[in-house]
Amino acid sequence: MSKSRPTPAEWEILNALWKLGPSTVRAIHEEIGASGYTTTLKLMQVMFDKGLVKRDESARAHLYTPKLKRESMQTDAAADLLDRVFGGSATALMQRALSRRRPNKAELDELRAMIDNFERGKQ
Amino acid sequence: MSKSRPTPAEWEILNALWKLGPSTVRAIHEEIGASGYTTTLKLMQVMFDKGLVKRDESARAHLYTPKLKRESMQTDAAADLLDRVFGGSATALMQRALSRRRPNKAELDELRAMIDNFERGKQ
DNA sequence: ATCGATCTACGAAGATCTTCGTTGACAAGT
DNA sequence: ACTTGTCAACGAAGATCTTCGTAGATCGAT
Repeated sequence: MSKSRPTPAEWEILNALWKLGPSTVRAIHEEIGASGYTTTLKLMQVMFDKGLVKRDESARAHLYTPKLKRESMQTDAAADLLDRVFGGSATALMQRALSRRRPNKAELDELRAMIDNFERGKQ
Repeated sequence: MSKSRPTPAEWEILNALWKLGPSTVRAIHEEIGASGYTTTLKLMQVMFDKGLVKRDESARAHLYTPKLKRESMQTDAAADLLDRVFGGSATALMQRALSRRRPNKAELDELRAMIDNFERGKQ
Protein backbone atom coordinates (compact mmCIF):
# COMPACT_ATOMS: atom_id res chain seq x y z
CA MET A 1 0.00 0.00 0.00
CA SER A 2 2.23 2.78 -1.17
CA LYS A 3 0.98 6.29 -1.85
CA SER A 4 2.69 6.05 -5.25
CA ARG A 5 2.48 9.53 -6.68
CA PRO A 6 2.15 9.69 -10.45
CA THR A 7 5.31 9.97 -12.51
CA PRO A 8 5.73 12.81 -15.03
CA ALA A 9 4.53 10.64 -17.93
CA GLU A 10 1.55 9.60 -15.85
CA TRP A 11 0.66 13.19 -15.09
CA GLU A 12 0.60 13.98 -18.78
CA ILE A 13 -1.85 11.18 -19.36
CA LEU A 14 -3.98 12.12 -16.37
CA ASN A 15 -4.20 15.70 -17.57
CA ALA A 16 -5.38 14.52 -20.95
CA LEU A 17 -7.95 12.23 -19.33
CA TRP A 18 -9.35 15.01 -17.19
CA LYS A 19 -9.51 17.26 -20.21
CA LEU A 20 -11.18 14.81 -22.58
CA GLY A 21 -13.20 12.65 -20.20
CA PRO A 22 -13.34 8.85 -20.59
CA SER A 23 -11.04 8.12 -23.50
CA THR A 24 -9.42 5.37 -25.49
CA VAL A 25 -5.68 4.91 -25.53
CA ARG A 26 -5.67 6.17 -29.09
CA ALA A 27 -7.38 9.43 -28.17
CA ILE A 28 -4.97 10.08 -25.32
CA HIS A 29 -2.03 9.13 -27.44
CA GLU A 30 -2.98 11.71 -30.03
CA GLU A 31 -3.83 14.36 -27.47
CA ILE A 32 -0.39 14.24 -25.90
CA GLY A 33 1.43 13.74 -29.19
CA ALA A 34 3.64 11.01 -27.80
CA SER A 35 6.16 8.93 -29.69
CA GLY A 36 5.02 5.30 -29.94
CA TYR A 37 1.49 4.07 -29.47
CA THR A 38 2.45 0.99 -27.49
CA THR A 39 4.34 3.15 -25.04
CA THR A 40 1.20 5.09 -24.26
CA LEU A 41 -0.77 1.85 -24.06
CA LYS A 42 1.70 0.29 -21.66
CA LEU A 43 1.74 3.39 -19.49
CA MET A 44 -2.02 3.36 -19.20
CA GLN A 45 -2.08 -0.36 -18.46
CA VAL A 46 0.46 0.18 -15.70
CA MET A 47 -1.64 3.03 -14.35
CA PHE A 48 -4.58 0.68 -14.32
CA ASP A 49 -2.57 -1.92 -12.41
CA LYS A 50 -1.53 0.76 -9.92
CA GLY A 51 -5.12 1.84 -9.45
CA LEU A 52 -4.57 5.34 -10.80
CA VAL A 53 -7.26 4.88 -13.44
CA LYS A 54 -10.22 2.63 -13.99
CA ARG A 55 -11.45 1.41 -17.35
CA ASP A 56 -14.52 0.24 -19.19
CA GLU A 57 -13.68 -2.90 -21.14
CA SER A 58 -17.07 -3.46 -22.74
CA ALA A 59 -15.94 -2.16 -26.11
CA ARG A 60 -12.89 -3.39 -27.92
CA ALA A 61 -11.15 -0.07 -27.37
CA HIS A 62 -11.24 0.34 -23.60
CA LEU A 63 -12.31 3.62 -22.08
CA TYR A 64 -10.05 4.95 -19.36
CA THR A 65 -10.98 7.35 -16.56
CA PRO A 66 -8.94 8.73 -13.66
CA LYS A 67 -9.95 7.11 -10.41
CA LEU A 68 -9.62 10.34 -8.41
CA LYS A 69 -10.61 13.92 -8.98
CA ARG A 70 -8.03 16.29 -10.34
CA GLU A 71 -8.21 18.56 -7.30
CA SER A 72 -7.51 15.69 -4.97
CA MET A 73 -4.40 14.57 -6.80
CA GLN A 74 -3.20 18.13 -7.16
CA THR A 75 -3.56 18.58 -3.42
CA ASP A 76 -1.43 15.51 -2.82
CA ALA A 77 1.20 16.70 -5.26
CA ALA A 78 1.32 20.15 -3.67
CA ALA A 79 1.60 18.65 -0.19
CA ASP A 80 4.42 16.46 -1.43
CA LEU A 81 6.41 19.35 -2.82
CA LEU A 82 5.64 21.51 0.19
CA ASP A 83 7.04 18.83 2.42
CA ARG A 84 10.02 17.72 0.43
CA VAL A 85 11.23 21.01 -0.96
CA PHE A 86 9.78 23.85 1.06
CA GLY A 87 9.89 22.52 4.60
CA GLY A 88 6.14 23.07 4.85
CA SER A 89 6.20 26.81 4.17
CA ALA A 90 3.32 27.69 1.86
CA THR A 91 4.53 31.26 1.73
CA ALA A 92 7.89 30.21 0.36
CA LEU A 93 6.20 28.01 -2.21
CA MET A 94 4.04 30.87 -3.45
CA GLN A 95 6.96 33.24 -3.58
CA ARG A 96 8.87 30.85 -5.83
CA ALA A 97 5.86 29.90 -7.90
CA LEU A 98 5.15 33.52 -8.73
CA SER A 99 8.71 34.69 -9.13
CA ARG A 100 9.28 33.01 -12.47
CA ARG A 101 6.22 33.94 -14.46
CA ARG A 102 5.21 37.44 -13.40
CA PRO A 103 1.51 37.39 -12.56
CA ASN A 104 -0.76 40.09 -13.97
CA LYS A 105 -3.21 42.19 -11.99
CA ALA A 106 -6.18 39.90 -12.59
CA GLU A 107 -4.28 36.95 -11.24
CA LEU A 108 -3.13 38.88 -8.21
CA ASP A 109 -6.68 39.93 -7.50
CA GLU A 110 -7.79 36.36 -7.76
CA LEU A 111 -5.14 35.30 -5.30
CA ARG A 112 -6.19 38.02 -2.89
CA ALA A 113 -9.80 36.95 -3.11
CA MET A 114 -8.76 33.41 -2.37
CA ILE A 115 -6.85 34.46 0.72
CA ASP A 116 -9.84 36.45 1.92
CA ASN A 117 -11.96 33.38 1.52
CA PHE A 118 -9.58 31.35 3.59
CA GLU A 119 -9.73 34.00 6.26
CA ARG A 120 -13.51 33.74 6.41
CA GLY A 121 -13.17 29.99 6.72
CA LYS A 122 -15.04 29.43 3.52
CA GLN A 123 -12.74 26.72 2.32
CA MET B 1 22.64 19.48 -20.94
CA SER B 2 19.66 18.24 -19.02
CA LYS B 3 18.13 20.23 -16.21
CA SER B 4 17.98 17.05 -14.15
CA ARG B 5 15.88 17.98 -11.15
CA PRO B 6 16.93 16.45 -7.84
CA THR B 7 15.29 13.19 -6.78
CA PRO B 8 13.54 12.94 -3.39
CA ALA B 9 16.63 11.43 -1.73
CA GLU B 10 18.71 14.22 -3.20
CA TRP B 11 16.37 16.87 -1.88
CA GLU B 12 16.74 15.47 1.59
CA ILE B 13 20.50 15.75 1.35
CA LEU B 14 20.33 19.23 -0.15
CA ASN B 15 18.07 20.42 2.64
CA ALA B 16 20.55 19.11 5.19
CA LEU B 17 23.43 20.81 3.38
CA TRP B 18 21.67 24.17 3.28
CA LYS B 19 20.85 23.81 6.95
CA LEU B 20 24.31 22.80 8.16
CA GLY B 21 26.55 24.52 5.62
CA PRO B 22 29.57 22.73 4.12
CA SER B 23 29.46 19.25 5.61
CA THR B 24 31.04 15.84 5.52
CA VAL B 25 29.09 12.82 4.38
CA ARG B 26 29.07 11.62 7.98
CA ALA B 27 27.43 14.81 9.24
CA ILE B 28 24.73 14.71 6.57
CA HIS B 29 24.20 11.03 7.14
CA GLU B 30 23.50 11.62 10.81
CA GLU B 31 21.40 14.72 10.16
CA ILE B 32 18.97 12.84 7.94
CA GLY B 33 19.05 9.65 10.00
CA ALA B 34 19.43 7.46 6.95
CA SER B 35 19.92 3.72 6.84
CA GLY B 36 23.38 2.80 5.57
CA TYR B 37 26.38 5.11 5.45
CA THR B 38 27.57 4.00 2.05
CA THR B 39 24.17 4.74 0.58
CA THR B 40 24.44 8.35 1.68
CA LEU B 41 28.02 8.45 0.42
CA LYS B 42 27.05 7.09 -2.96
CA LEU B 43 24.16 9.51 -3.29
CA MET B 44 26.41 12.46 -2.58
CA GLN B 45 29.03 11.19 -5.00
CA VAL B 46 26.38 10.89 -7.68
CA MET B 47 25.19 14.39 -6.88
CA PHE B 48 28.76 15.56 -7.32
CA ASP B 49 28.97 13.82 -10.69
CA LYS B 50 25.71 15.46 -11.72
CA GLY B 51 26.99 18.86 -10.65
CA LEU B 52 24.36 19.36 -7.99
CA VAL B 53 27.02 19.87 -5.32
CA LYS B 54 30.68 20.81 -5.20
CA ARG B 55 33.20 19.53 -2.70
CA ASP B 56 36.40 20.43 -0.97
CA GLU B 57 38.74 17.43 -1.09
CA SER B 58 41.64 18.95 0.80
CA ALA B 59 40.84 17.05 3.98
CA ARG B 60 40.34 13.29 4.11
CA ALA B 61 36.67 13.77 4.85
CA HIS B 62 35.43 15.86 1.93
CA LEU B 63 33.26 18.88 2.55
CA TYR B 64 30.17 19.11 0.37
CA THR B 65 28.25 22.24 -0.57
CA PRO B 66 25.23 22.76 -2.83
CA LYS B 67 26.23 24.38 -6.08
CA LEU B 68 23.13 26.55 -6.26
CA LYS B 69 21.17 28.63 -3.79
CA ARG B 70 18.16 27.10 -2.16
CA GLU B 71 15.81 29.73 -3.57
CA SER B 72 16.95 29.04 -7.08
CA MET B 73 16.35 25.31 -6.87
CA GLN B 74 13.03 25.86 -5.16
CA THR B 75 11.99 28.12 -8.00
CA ASP B 76 12.84 25.43 -10.52
CA ALA B 77 10.93 22.82 -8.54
CA ALA B 78 7.87 25.06 -8.24
CA ALA B 79 7.95 25.86 -11.95
CA ASP B 80 8.17 22.15 -12.66
CA LEU B 81 5.12 21.32 -10.59
CA LEU B 82 3.23 24.31 -11.90
CA ASP B 83 3.83 23.11 -15.41
CA ARG B 84 3.34 19.42 -15.04
CA VAL B 85 0.47 19.33 -12.55
CA PHE B 86 -1.29 22.67 -12.54
CA GLY B 87 -1.19 23.66 -16.17
CA GLY B 88 0.59 26.86 -15.19
CA SER B 89 -2.12 28.16 -12.90
CA ALA B 90 -0.47 29.64 -9.81
CA THR B 91 -3.88 30.27 -8.31
CA ALA B 92 -4.76 26.60 -8.48
CA LEU B 93 -1.43 25.66 -6.94
CA MET B 94 -1.94 28.00 -4.05
CA GLN B 95 -5.48 26.81 -3.50
CA ARG B 96 -4.27 23.23 -3.19
CA ALA B 97 -1.21 24.09 -1.14
CA LEU B 98 -3.33 25.86 1.42
CA SER B 99 -6.24 23.48 1.45
CA ARG B 100 -4.49 20.74 3.32
CA ARG B 101 -2.80 22.55 6.17
CA ARG B 102 -5.12 25.38 7.17
CA PRO B 103 -3.07 28.57 7.34
CA ASN B 104 -3.37 30.88 10.34
CA LYS B 105 -3.92 34.61 10.21
CA ALA B 106 -0.23 35.49 10.39
CA GLU B 107 0.49 33.35 7.40
CA LEU B 108 -2.39 34.80 5.43
CA ASP B 109 -1.17 38.29 6.19
CA GLU B 110 2.26 37.33 5.02
CA LEU B 111 0.82 36.04 1.78
CA ARG B 112 -1.15 39.23 1.29
CA ALA B 113 1.95 41.31 1.84
CA MET B 114 3.74 39.22 -0.71
CA ILE B 115 1.05 39.76 -3.29
CA ASP B 116 1.09 43.50 -2.65
CA ASN B 117 4.81 43.50 -3.25
CA PHE B 118 4.34 41.76 -6.55
CA GLU B 119 1.80 44.37 -7.53
CA ARG B 120 4.26 47.15 -6.86
CA GLY B 121 6.78 45.33 -8.98
CA LYS B 122 9.20 44.98 -6.11
CA GLN B 123 10.08 41.39 -6.90
C1' DA C 1 54.38 -2.04 13.24
C1' DT C 2 49.90 -3.32 14.05
C1' DC C 3 45.08 -2.71 15.23
C1' DG C 4 40.77 -0.45 14.82
C1' DA C 5 38.05 3.24 13.22
C1' DT C 6 36.81 6.10 9.42
C1' DC C 7 36.96 7.55 4.97
C1' DT C 8 36.62 7.28 -0.41
C1' DA C 9 35.91 4.55 -4.39
C1' DC C 10 33.82 1.08 -7.10
C1' DG C 11 30.63 -2.03 -8.82
C1' DA C 12 26.73 -4.63 -8.75
C1' DA C 13 22.05 -5.71 -7.41
C1' DG C 14 17.30 -4.28 -6.78
C1' DA C 15 13.60 -1.15 -7.74
C1' DT C 16 11.10 1.72 -10.60
C1' DC C 17 10.13 4.14 -14.93
C1' DT C 18 9.94 4.37 -19.97
C1' DT C 19 10.27 2.66 -24.59
C1' DC C 20 9.39 -0.63 -27.97
C1' DG C 21 8.89 -5.06 -30.80
C1' DT C 22 5.95 -8.84 -31.35
C1' DT C 23 1.89 -11.57 -31.02
C1' DG C 24 -2.83 -12.76 -31.31
C1' DA C 25 -7.65 -11.10 -31.41
C1' DC C 26 -11.12 -8.59 -33.71
C1' DA C 27 -13.54 -5.68 -37.10
C1' DA C 28 -14.61 -3.67 -41.61
C1' DG C 29 -14.38 -3.79 -46.43
C1' DT C 30 -13.53 -6.34 -50.52
C1' DA D 1 -12.56 -16.23 -47.06
C1' DC D 2 -8.85 -12.75 -47.41
C1' DT D 3 -6.63 -8.51 -46.59
C1' DT D 4 -5.90 -4.43 -44.01
C1' DG D 5 -6.03 -1.71 -39.99
C1' DT D 6 -6.65 -1.27 -35.03
C1' DC D 7 -6.64 -3.06 -30.60
C1' DA D 8 -4.91 -5.33 -25.99
C1' DA D 9 -1.44 -8.08 -24.01
C1' DC D 10 3.06 -9.39 -22.89
C1' DG D 11 7.82 -9.38 -22.20
C1' DA D 12 12.13 -7.54 -22.55
C1' DA D 13 15.46 -3.87 -22.99
C1' DG D 14 17.12 0.63 -21.55
C1' DA D 15 17.31 4.34 -18.31
C1' DT D 16 17.42 6.08 -13.87
C1' DC D 17 17.30 5.81 -8.82
C1' DT D 18 18.56 3.58 -4.46
C1' DT D 19 20.80 0.28 -1.57
C1' DC D 20 24.62 -2.20 -0.16
C1' DG D 21 28.95 -5.20 0.08
C1' DT D 22 33.71 -4.92 -0.42
C1' DA D 23 38.25 -3.11 -1.14
C1' DG D 24 41.90 0.06 -0.34
C1' DA D 25 43.77 4.43 1.82
C1' DT D 26 44.56 7.18 5.91
C1' DC D 27 44.80 8.42 10.63
C1' DG D 28 45.32 7.85 15.71
C1' DA D 29 46.31 5.04 19.53
C1' DT D 30 48.53 1.27 21.46
